[in-house]
Amino acid sequence: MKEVKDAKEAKAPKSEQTRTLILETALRLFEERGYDKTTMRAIAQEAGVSVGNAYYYFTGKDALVQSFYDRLAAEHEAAVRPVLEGDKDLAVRIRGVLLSWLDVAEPYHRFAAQFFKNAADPESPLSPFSEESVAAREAAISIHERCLRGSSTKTDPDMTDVLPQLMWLIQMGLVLFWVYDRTEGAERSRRLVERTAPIGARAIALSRFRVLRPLVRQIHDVLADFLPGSVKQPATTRPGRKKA
Amino acid sequence: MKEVKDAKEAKAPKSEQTRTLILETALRLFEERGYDKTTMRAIAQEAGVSVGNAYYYFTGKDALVQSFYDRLAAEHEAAVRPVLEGDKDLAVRIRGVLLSWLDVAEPYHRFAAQFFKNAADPESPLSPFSEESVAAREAAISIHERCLRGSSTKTDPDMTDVLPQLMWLIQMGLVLFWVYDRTEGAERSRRLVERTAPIGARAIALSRFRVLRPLVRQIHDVLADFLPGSVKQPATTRPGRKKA
DNA sequence: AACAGCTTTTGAACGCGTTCAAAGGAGGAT
DNA sequence: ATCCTCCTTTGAACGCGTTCAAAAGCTGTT
Repeated sequence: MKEVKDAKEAKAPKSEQTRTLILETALRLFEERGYDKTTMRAIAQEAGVSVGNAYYYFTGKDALVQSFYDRLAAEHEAAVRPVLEGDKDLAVRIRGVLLSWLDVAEPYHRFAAQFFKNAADPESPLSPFSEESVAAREAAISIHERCLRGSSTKTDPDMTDVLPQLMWLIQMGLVLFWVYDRTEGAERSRRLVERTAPIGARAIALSRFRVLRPLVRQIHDVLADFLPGSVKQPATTRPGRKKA
Repeated sequence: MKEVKDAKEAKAPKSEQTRTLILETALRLFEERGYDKTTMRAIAQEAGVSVGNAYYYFTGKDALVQSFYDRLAAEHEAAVRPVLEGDKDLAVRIRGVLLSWLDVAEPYHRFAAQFFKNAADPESPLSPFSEESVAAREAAISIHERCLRGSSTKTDPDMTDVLPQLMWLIQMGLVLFWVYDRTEGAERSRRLVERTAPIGARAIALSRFRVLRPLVRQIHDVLADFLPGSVKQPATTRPGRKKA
């Protein structure tokens, strides 16, 4: 008796081989020709299998993209490490996190737009807000959390729980900007980061000011209620804060 | 008798008839079945023409959507009028502008997502940031400009030129949120507006504070440099629409 | 009437992503 | 060996958006 056959975790080595063959072929062709130009027929032919076989392992062309995201995220995680271990200045850190993303994403710029077209569809599992990408999203958010926590800037204690998510959202905005960016080497996106990072750091520092207290409170509560993902605790454990 | 044939502005009545027939049929089917379910073949058949004929008048399925945008924008323009002529309180006005958009867009909610999937593609003329939709974008921005100017809140003079564009950008964010919103009657989007409008109004009011001066300056400069289609003119009103 | 130069209309055909019934193994049980 | 069962693989076929050469109208000129 083979013990493996009841365990779902166990992999049939042969089929896994076919799976990765198809996947690697697809990613290679994506990089060579772009997303739209790479047909499922071409992927199958190049991998030496039938079209239907590709669909046996991947629910569709979109599913092949998901692993591209994973690869990109892993590369960013690695590229961002020196930044997080480096300077303590918040503006520098934010700048470093975002610029390093632009660095790792740069090779895929010319066809990345075709990915994000699908990603804008709420039905699609590829959407950054979708249930399916919750793991990738939380990994990305944790980068921002480490970025904040390791900095010399003291953040408003009320905001610490929502700030990483907010910064992730801002990063998504940057990605959108980058997708539209047609300049050489995404120069425009880089400049945007250079200019925005100090502002963000300054705003975070200023958020502890007295005058801004009620506004910051309001902002926190809205963010806590509407940001995707983790359901966090209220800003403070103070009683009677709930609703106006 | 017919001098019209050389003038490009002039319409050949017969062809214009076919054109609008196809368009009306398409929009009706979009509303009945949704975007993806409405095939070009179905549109042609329902309109009593051939498929190729539809492509003679519209470059593709996307082009049919553009006019849907125009219709939506016109409806919003009308719906927002009482708001702009009503209360002077900025929070109320912002709230009114955004809620009225949610109102007019509500009937199309279930299939609007399929539109915006295309709109996220920078290549597509349907993108709100594209050259082709500059007219629609400026019309939308002018709504926000009137919203601001008619309010009792004095805005920081440095910010008046970029604020309408910024609010338009925020509106695009709301649209994205709304697309993802699955709640009945877009209740969640409405709540977001209710909660966000006072914050925005407050932030605009606070932007004149001394402490925030340098930050506001920085923000202004970044916005002026990076917002799409920034026209840095002082206040000039164009109350009418040009196609009248 | 006949022609010429257009605009308008047609429908077959193309390439695409995707589906599915059927065939092909692989390995244990009889 | 023979059967059975499950996993894998196949490729023809479907419906889609889109294209295009050709046909059909239309209009002013001869």
